[in-house]
Parts: sequence; structure tokens; C-alpha cells
Amino acid sequence: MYAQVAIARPFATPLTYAIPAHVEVRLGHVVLVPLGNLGETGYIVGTTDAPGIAPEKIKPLSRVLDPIPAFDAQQLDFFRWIADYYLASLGEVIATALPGQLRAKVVHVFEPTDGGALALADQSAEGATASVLREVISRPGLTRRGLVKRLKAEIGADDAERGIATAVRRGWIRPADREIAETRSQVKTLALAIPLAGALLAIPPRFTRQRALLAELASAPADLPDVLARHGEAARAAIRALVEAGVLAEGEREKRDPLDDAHVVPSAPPALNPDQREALAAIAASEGGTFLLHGVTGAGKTEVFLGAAQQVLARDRQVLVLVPEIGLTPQLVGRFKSRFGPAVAVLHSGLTGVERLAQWRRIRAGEATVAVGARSALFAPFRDLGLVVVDEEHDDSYKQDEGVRYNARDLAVVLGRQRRAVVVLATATPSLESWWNAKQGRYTLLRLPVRATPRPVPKVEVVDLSVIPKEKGVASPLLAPQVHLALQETFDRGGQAIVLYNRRGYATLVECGACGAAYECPSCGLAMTLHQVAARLQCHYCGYAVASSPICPVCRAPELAATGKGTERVEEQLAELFPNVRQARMDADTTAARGAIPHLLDRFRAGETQLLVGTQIVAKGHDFPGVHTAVVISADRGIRMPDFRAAERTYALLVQLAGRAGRGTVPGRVFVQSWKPDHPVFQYLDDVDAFLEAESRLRFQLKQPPHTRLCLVRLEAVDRTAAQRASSDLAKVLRAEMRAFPGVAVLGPAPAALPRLVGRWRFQLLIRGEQQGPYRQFLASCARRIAEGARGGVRVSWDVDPRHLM
DNA sequence: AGCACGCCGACT
DNA sequence: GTCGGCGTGCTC
Repeated sequence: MYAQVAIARPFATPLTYAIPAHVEVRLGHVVLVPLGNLGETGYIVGTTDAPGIAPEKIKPLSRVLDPIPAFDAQQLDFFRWIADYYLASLGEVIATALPGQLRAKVVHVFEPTDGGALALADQSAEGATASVLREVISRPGLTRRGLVKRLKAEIGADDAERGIATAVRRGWIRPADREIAETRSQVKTLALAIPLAGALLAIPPRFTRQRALLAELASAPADLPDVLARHGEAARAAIRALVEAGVLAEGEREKRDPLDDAHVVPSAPPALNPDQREALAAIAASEGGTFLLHGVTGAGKTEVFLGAAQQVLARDRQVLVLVPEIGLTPQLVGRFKSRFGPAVAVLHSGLTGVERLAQWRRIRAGEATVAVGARSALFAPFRDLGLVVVDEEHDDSYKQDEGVRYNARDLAVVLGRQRRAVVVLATATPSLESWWNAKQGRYTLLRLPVRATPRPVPKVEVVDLSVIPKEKGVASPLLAPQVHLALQETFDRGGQAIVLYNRRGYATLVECGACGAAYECPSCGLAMTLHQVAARLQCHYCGYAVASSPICPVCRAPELAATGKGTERVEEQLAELFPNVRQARMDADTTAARGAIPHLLDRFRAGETQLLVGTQIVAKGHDFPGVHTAVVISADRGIRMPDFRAAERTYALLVQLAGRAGRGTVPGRVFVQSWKPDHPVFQYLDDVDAFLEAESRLRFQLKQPPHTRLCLVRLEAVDRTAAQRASSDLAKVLRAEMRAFPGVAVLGPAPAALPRLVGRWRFQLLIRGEQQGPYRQFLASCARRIAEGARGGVRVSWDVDPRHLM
């Protein structure tokens, strides 16, 4: 019998390994296997007694890393579906799906030899070689890469490489294998071996520490790390003595501690309004299938989720709730916790690998029956999933943008179909894909047309910036007069406001008035953004940054001019306009630190700040009853983006922002400033269906999704011509192939919208299919050829159902 | 994806 | 004459 092992590398098929006699291997086991001359994590996806390879090439697998299988046949089916759809290997998909902590591998490390220590002592090693030797002796177990990294600052990477080579040649250091340990999956537990009374008789009264430990453990067994945390390392000796005396028993259990915030006061469900009741009834009555829950902002979608979850849990099935970015949805998480208590596992991005693994194990063990989390929570190991909720289904963050580029929203629908679970896609602004699926009858549309709060969603007022009279020589004002007035009134009445400007930093272009030189990123060729607060210029695409200076780096003239604004400048200008208003800025720069988002939001909710200014993050589903007014400084940037979804995204952003205003007792006002108020995006701001209908017609004419399927193939290389040639070669190959597949077209190559990024020139091809069948067949038949486009320094990546074409 | 094996220009 | 560049091909 041989094991079929999937590995997180782009191999077309799993590899075959022999199973050592004493090892028991099951489907879903995570194992360590030899690969080349290293060790890698593998996943058991099957067994066979007929290997498709010469037996002498087969190696035995090393060992099973976790005795409990990480997935079952049902989940494997899901993984296979994903690998097939996204043109990835099964192993890559499984590695993406499982907690990273579950993996282990063997690496080559360096260790010093006796001769090495001697050479360093008698100074026969010198220069770079001596540096290498010193480092290997003081920190044995570094990989080649780690060693070079540590020595980079001291002697430079090249010298480090040379030093390593010399030290190896002279026999001063030697390579060795080291296993990178997986997280310990078992935790030691302590419990009394005999009743307390008997135990105390066996321990003399003067051993007070031992007796105290016994008394404590008599009430409840505990984990060894917890006991040590309470009593200090010194307790180890006492524990050993107690174990030797036979009164204390050591045990082991799987490590899967609940997070400490599992104690929440349960709350009773509130009464539902008729719309909510109807939606809930439809979901509860169904045996499966997908619903599109289209509710206005503030309609009380969460109550519907909670009600549906309750019913699913009552039938002993489990519930998965996906949210775009968990830091932004503390309210939703809080409500699930207060309703379902410790049954809820929260998988947020702030968890460490170990914490994430512990939550994953709680789910696998059946302790947690509800999981709330971002994209990757899709892979929560539930046995009998009954409900999947995808909140804010239109959000682009459901799309993974590296590795296996899956879309968790789309996969939620697949998962629901495979498990016969109900799927609820919820949003105030449906994606065109979901809306079209509902229209085609693939999804059932449910509506929550009115807010649960006392006030309706405010109407958006589009403000034409082109008609505002301009004073000579003065830059156009930040706010139109009526917007300025509305904000002033809001603050005068003690209300709050949200202002959105979708660009961070202070200025988007810094150029010299004397010589015309502009700060550009050397590796991307794009204008760098000035960040006044951090006093530096930064490339927003690759992160490259330099300190800002008032003097032109080229001609030394002190005439640098900063033009084009970002949130920092908007904040500054608002402070001038409303000097007495306390404001806070929320964008990627102010929310980088852990806990910054809840802090900013809490302060705003408490009224400590009156004005929240920031990028699109301020439009996400927060509920602030004090907000009277919401303003978009300019909607034009979003509309101009070179992407066919630009209008859809901008529309969603405007409607979502409008939804922030007027949730309390005061009616809200929403202003959107634009130089192009006639743009179609603004035509239907109070009628989502009309917008989607119009947008859908446009996309149909242009053969764009959801009416066609797209796969974006990107080729990049440091050498521009190499990237270009590889792109057109690949295009030629694919075009020759495509004739046999009706409705399939290969578009391009074209330079990517950001043609050079991090020093690599990027070209792209677009594969478009008008009919699902031939398109999928075409992709399957040429997947291999696409991957082979990577040659001569050219990298190839592909994105099935891309969200961005940039 | 790594990583090793294998053929051509700057140094001992 | 060696060291080291990264081009191609394999990994059970």
C-alpha cells in the first residue's frame, strides 16, 4: 500500500510515498515527507497499491505530524473543486485552506565543526569567513538564507555567501538537516491520580507547595502551562515529586483553548419586523440553495442571520459567517457572541498563528459550532455545515489576491451546494454577479426595503463642482458652499459627520518649481505620495519611501511644490474650516497598529470626536447614531479608474457611505461632490435595481462579466522586452488553440495598468469566454501551457475571475 | 515553488 | 586554471 501525498507545490498530481510498517496513515493526515534532499509537509489524499511510478523511486514518508486528520473526504472534494477551478495544484489549495501552523518541513542548516571552533580561536579564519564562523557558532541552526540575512549588515550579502562557501570547503562548518517543528498539538494536563484525602496523607505537611497544588488540582484538572503560569517555574520540581509519589497523573489533550473573551452575557432575540420575519421564514423553510438578501443599510440583516443560525444550530448543524474585514465588524461579532456564547469561534486577522490554530481545533473538535471570520474562515473544519452567511457579499476583500486567488463568496456558494447547506449572500449593494444570478433564478432574492431605525436612508445630494464660482488665483475650495454650511449646522447642533476622500497621504505629487523634477518611485516609475505626518515620500504600490526635504534633490532649489491632495491634507483643511471640531483621521496610515481601528471607532461612537475623515474604510458598516452628515469630497477618482468595475465600486461606496448617515433620530444628509455630476453612477443613487439593470446592459454590450467569464494572465520580468516577447508568444500559442472552443477569445497582450511595479515590467493577457462549457474546457486544456510561459526570468501568474484588471 | 546540476566570463 | 553567474529540469 502506498500513500498519495499532495504537496504545496505546482505539481500536476500527488506524489506516491511508501508507508512505513509501524505507521498508520489516514485520509487527511498531515505528514512529513522527504522531497529532493529536504523534508516537506504533505497531505494524504488517498492510498493505492498500484503506484504509477517505478518502485525504486518511491521513498517512505517520514512521519505523521498530527494524529487527528486535518480534513475528511467531504472537504477533500471541496479542495479538488477549488484546485480544478482556479488552475492550482491540490496541495497548494490544501496548504491555503489549513492553518499555516499545521505545517512542518526539514531545512538545511549549518552547524560548526570542532575544526571550525579551533580555526576561529587560532585566527586561521579571517575576514568574511571569520564572521560566518562566529555567527554559526553563536547561533547554530541558521539556514543559508538566514545566515546571509544576519550578516548582510556586517559584511554584505556577497561576502557572506563567499564566507559560507570557504568555511564549508575548509570543513569549518557543515550542512545538517533540521526539522522546523510544527506547533505542539498536544498540551500536558495534570490531574489527581487518587482522591485528595489519600493524596494529602501521602504528602508530609511541611511540603506546603505540593499540598497547595494538590488542593488546587482536586477541584479541577489543569493544563501544565497554566499551572506553571500561576505558580512559576519553581512548581516544576513539586509537580515532578507529586508524579513520582504517584498522587498526580500527567495526561495529554489536544491543544485548543477557547479565547478568553468567550464569557459574554447572553441576550434574547428582539422582535423582528415583517420583512425580517419573511426573509427568515424563507431561509428556514429551505433545504439548501443560495439566497441574495438585499437589504438597505440599517435594515437589520444581522437579526436575520442570527435567527437563521439559531434554527440551524437547533438541528445540530453548524454555521459559518463570513465578513469582509473582521476589525470593522465588532458589532456583528459581538452580537453573535452574546447570542451563542462560547459556541462562537472568531477567526480574525489579528490572531497569531497559534491562536488561529487553537480556534480551528475548537471547530474540528465540535466545541465551536459557529465561526465568524474573514475570507479564510471558509475553510473552517465543520462536520455538518448547515448555513453559510456572506455579509457584504459585494466586497472585494473576499478575493484572495495572491497564491490561489480564490473568491470566498463564490466558494461559499459551492460549499453550500456540496454540503446541502443554505447560503445567504447579504448586502445593500449587490455585486452585479450576484444580482445577475438572482435574476437568472439561480439565487432566491430576499428584500429588506426599510430601515429598522426610525429614519429612512437619506437621499444623496450630488453637488456639481464645476458651477462653483472660483475666485481668481485661488485653488478651488475643498467644500462647496452648501456642503460647508450643512457641516457647520451639523456641528452646531452637536451632531457628527463623516468625510470620505479616497486617497491617503498629504500630497500626491511633489515637483520642483525650478527644474521640474518630480519625486518618482525608482522601481515603479510612479509619482510618490508625500506623507507630512511621517515626513516622508512613499510609493503607494511598493512601499518604497524616502525622507522628505524642502530642497529639490536634483537642482538644490528650495522650490518643491506639493500638489494633489490626500486625507492628511483634507484633514488639515477641515481643521481650518472647523477649528473647534475634534476630528480623527482613519486610513491605512492611522489604522496600521493592532487595535487602532476599534479605538478610533469607539472614540467616535462615544462622541469624543465629531468628525471622522478618511478613505473608504469610513464607509464600511459601522453604526453611529450620532452621524447626521456624510460627505464624499470627490467621487471622480473612483469613476476614472481603468477597470470595468469602476462604476460598480464607486456606486457601492456612495450608497454604503449614505447608509452611515441618519441612523439616529435626526434625518441624515449625504453630499457627493463631483466635476461630472451627469455620470451614470449618479443617476440611480436611490434605486439600486435601476443602476444594476443599466450597468448590466452596458456590460452585456461590452462582453464583460457577469455575461462573460474572464481569466487574467500576467507575465512580468525585470527586462521589458523579455516580458513583452513572452506575452506575445503565449498569446500566439493560446490563439492557435482557442479556435476549437466557441466563444473563447484571447485579448492582448497589453501593458498592465501599472506597467512597471517593484522593478518588474508587467504585461497581461485576458482570456474571455462567452459560454461556460467551452471556456472551462479551454482553460483546462491550456493551463499547462500558461504555466510554461515562465522562462528566461519571466514570471507568470493567473487570476480566474479577477476582481481587478490593473 | 525550491533546488541542484550544468555550461560560460572575471579573478588567484 | 577556479569561482560563481543563472538557465533548465526534477521532485514520489
